[in-house]
Amino acid sequence: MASTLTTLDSPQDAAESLLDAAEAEFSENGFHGTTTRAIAAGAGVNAALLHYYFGSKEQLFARVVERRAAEINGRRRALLADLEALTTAPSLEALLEAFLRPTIEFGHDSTRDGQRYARLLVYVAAGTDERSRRLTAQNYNDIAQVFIARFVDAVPGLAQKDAVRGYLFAVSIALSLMGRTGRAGDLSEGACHDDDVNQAIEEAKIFAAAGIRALAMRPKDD
Amino acid sequence: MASTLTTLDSPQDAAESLLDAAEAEFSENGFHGTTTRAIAAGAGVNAALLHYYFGSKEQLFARVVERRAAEINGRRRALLADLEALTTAPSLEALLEAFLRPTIEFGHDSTRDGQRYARLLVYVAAGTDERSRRLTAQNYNDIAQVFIARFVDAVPGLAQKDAVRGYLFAVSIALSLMGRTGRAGDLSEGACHDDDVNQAIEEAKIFAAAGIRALAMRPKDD
DNA sequence: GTCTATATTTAGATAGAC
DNA sequence: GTCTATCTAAATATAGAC
Repeated sequence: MASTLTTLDSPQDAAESLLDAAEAEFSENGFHGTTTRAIAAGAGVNAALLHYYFGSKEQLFARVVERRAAEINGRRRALLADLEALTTAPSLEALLEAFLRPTIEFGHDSTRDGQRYARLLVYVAAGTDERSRRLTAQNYNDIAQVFIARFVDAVPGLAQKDAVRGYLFAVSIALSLMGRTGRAGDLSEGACHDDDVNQAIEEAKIFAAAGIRALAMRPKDD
Repeated sequence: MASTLTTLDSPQDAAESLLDAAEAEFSENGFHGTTTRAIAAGAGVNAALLHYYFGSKEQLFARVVERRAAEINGRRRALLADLEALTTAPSLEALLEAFLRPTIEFGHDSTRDGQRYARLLVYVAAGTDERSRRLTAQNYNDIAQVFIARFVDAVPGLAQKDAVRGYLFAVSIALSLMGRTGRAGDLSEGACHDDDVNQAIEEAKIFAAAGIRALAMRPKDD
């Protein structure tokens, strides 16, 4: 975002190496469980450079989250724009696809270390500490409002508050798939695996769509 | 579990005070973000007693989780026994009620500091680090298998692997309600609040039941 | 069982040479 | 921009008096 690659032979500069290493370390052990020395070692750069480039561990953490959130939400907006270019209004399933695919796919992309960020995202989005809540709000509230509004448009009778609840439930489902903890495999003795991206997205989409529609049909008494 | 209260005038002994204080601290800042000194200070006991009673911070953490898991799963089993005492087979909704109510209600119980443990449970159950996965498996795999089997019995056409997936989705939904981060309020400008237990359980139940049924009805191709 | 005192390690951050 | 060296603080854990 700030640093543009101007040199042709850029051997990935120190700042970017630190961001990558920080992502890997933070995703494994969280904020407090990660040391700045481990990050520097992982990046293969001197430990003092971390503070030179990012000021503090805290600011580095924020930058790691921002970098990927911008990427994921950019893809979400692009998929949404594709949908709205069509003549027919998008279905709830199509909206969920546009919302879920970038994150879940990201978490299953082995080549680009997306899985590391996926775990970090779980840490941040599921975390209840002040830092997690702040970063989640800063990086994901705008996109949340976009999709919540689309849910209301797509589902007859869906109240705003039910759309919010449904959105948050959909997020939590996506997070459970992104963690890749292997628990599904344990509980099913191997029958369930976390490897197939398209199947994971499909299951999340089916589950969330049915859940949101059920919230819309629920008798209201308040 | 281990310590039974035999004295009438027990002013809550040091070990139990440490467990309570540890629960509060760990739930706010996680494992690495919590210091043993803060726990001892919160408990109002000498810091050396933590190691005297529990050996290490690690073992204390495990004890905190075990204590509440035993309590929550005990209530789940009791509710399940009530259901199975009836002549008719329990519905999916009734099973979800028995599963969800103890946790969600626990998280909304202000008098018993359940909210603190609720956040710790979110931390452990959503966490992807090795310790979180181990403690989740140790404390929740048995109860998971019980409910997964009941889901299969209650929903015609529900495959084992879909029951596992549905169970994990239901857990993630419950966790999103237990965190009480206030995000629902932010996104709905106050229209959504986390305060009403029964409404929260109802919404989770409606959403999860519809989602699980939808998984059962999905056309299979694998 | 409870305390004081402390050993030992390691953390985040910085100063200043180059 | 990158390095070495180090400051300062705080962490977990323990030894040993009482």
